[in-house]
Amino acid sequence: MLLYYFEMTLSEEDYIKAIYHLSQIDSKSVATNAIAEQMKTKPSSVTDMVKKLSEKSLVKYKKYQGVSLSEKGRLVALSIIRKHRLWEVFLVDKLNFSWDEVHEVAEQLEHIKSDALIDKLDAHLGFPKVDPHGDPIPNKEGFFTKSVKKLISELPVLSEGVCVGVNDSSVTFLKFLDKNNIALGDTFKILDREEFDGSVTILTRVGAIRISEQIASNLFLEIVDEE
Amino acid sequence: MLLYYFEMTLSEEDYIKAIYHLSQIDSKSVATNAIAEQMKTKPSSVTDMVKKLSEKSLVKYKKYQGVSLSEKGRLVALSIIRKHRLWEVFLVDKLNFSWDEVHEVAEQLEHIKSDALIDKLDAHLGFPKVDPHGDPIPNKEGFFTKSVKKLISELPVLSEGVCVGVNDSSVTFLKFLDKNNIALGDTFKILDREEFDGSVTILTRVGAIRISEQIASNLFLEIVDEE
DNA sequence: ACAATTTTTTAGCTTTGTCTAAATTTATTT
DNA sequence: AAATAAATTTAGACAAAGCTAAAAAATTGT
Ligand SMILES: [Mn+2]
Ligand SMILES: [Mn+2]
Ligand SMILES: [Mn+2]
Ligand SMILES: [Mn+2]
Repeated sequence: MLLYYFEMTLSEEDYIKAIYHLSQIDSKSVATNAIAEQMKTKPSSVTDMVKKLSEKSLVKYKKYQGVSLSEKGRLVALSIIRKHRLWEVFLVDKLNFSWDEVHEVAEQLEHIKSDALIDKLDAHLGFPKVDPHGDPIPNKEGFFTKSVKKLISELPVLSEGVCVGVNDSSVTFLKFLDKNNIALGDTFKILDREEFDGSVTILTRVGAIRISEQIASNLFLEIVDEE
Repeated sequence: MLLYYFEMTLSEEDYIKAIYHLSQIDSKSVATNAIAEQMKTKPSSVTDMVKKLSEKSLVKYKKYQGVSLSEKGRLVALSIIRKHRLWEVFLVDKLNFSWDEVHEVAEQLEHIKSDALIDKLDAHLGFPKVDPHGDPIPNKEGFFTKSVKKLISELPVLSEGVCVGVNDSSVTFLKFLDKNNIALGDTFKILDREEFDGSVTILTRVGAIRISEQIASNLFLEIVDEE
């Protein structure tokens, strides 16, 4: 990630991350109001911050035209996301937090400044490639394998892939998955889909099971043989 | 530690911790200039902050009379110190940092807000009683065993105790200790002391060794049969 | 085309934590 | 007991990050 040789405040880092995520959704330039909503602040505060980030060449900004990350800004975003997701892995794998409890704490931990820390944490965790929600962890240079993850409900019959994420991370849903022996990292094959109600039969490590459309639209598979 | 039900900023927490440490050294009330030096700020900034902490009943303060922690303030200090030292244990035991590298990062990590996090970290580390520098870790209620630790150079012949800390945490010194099979947690017995140069013969797990006065005045033993 | 609505920016104010310079209080010397 | 020195506080400013209310620009509807 080539570290960034200028100091960034916690708030600046969160803005950069928000802009990154918003531009993933909509590729074009990001609207002031969208950032305000994401950051739970007012549009006027966003305008002020965006000007500051523009001064530091982290974003490209023209009045009334929205904002987009510069290459420098993109690398900063990925460095923060890397830290966020590594900490999430730590919280789940080492401290036995559950998937849905880790976000808030990771939101704080991602701002700890120490390159040595994050390198050693990465090693301690065995250089994980995805976080507990199945999202990819960028490496030090900001590269990551764009998981071509798709919802089971959107995949054709006979697709096969690794379960890498959930859409709904509520406790209820996670409990359901546990009970049905569905876990991140498992490989599933889609055997059949009912026209009638969209329910899907999948092959899991404990055999074939039937899941409802609702479940199918909340589980991401990473397809093995694509790109 | 009963958590504190009011929000504290990072800066307030660092001030409270500084005041705690300074009042350990000198028991009386702490001087504005002393805090300024510790915090690397100006005395006028300290006055402002101390007024604010006084508003929140964390310190007792009278103009020109110095400042001391209230009971509430003392508990806050101990809660931060607990976090600081647990993170130090984590960095050394789990991430393979060395003793002298952990302070700066722990200085940041101590401010992460999450009771669940610190409980689970404590458990993950096996409920350690001392940090990598031999300093005691307060429990959740703010209690800790005041280690009656003394320098080897200050202990009488035939004293016996567990090596719990170092005075000098320079890399050179730590390397020396490694080479001579001296580690925290080891039990030593003082066999003899030379009047001539103050050098001391101690019994270690690999037999009796002779250490210079300089070394003896940098190693703390916790005496077993006291209090 | 132009009025109405929505989005975005500006202006001005607030809080936190810092600073410098000046004033005040306390401590130390003669 | 002054006079001097040191420690502490006050006054006034500043940067960061937020807010509200008002102005300006862009978009939408007719
Ligand atoms: Mn954050
Ligand atoms: Mn995640
Ligand atoms: Mn700190
Ligand atoms: Mn320590």
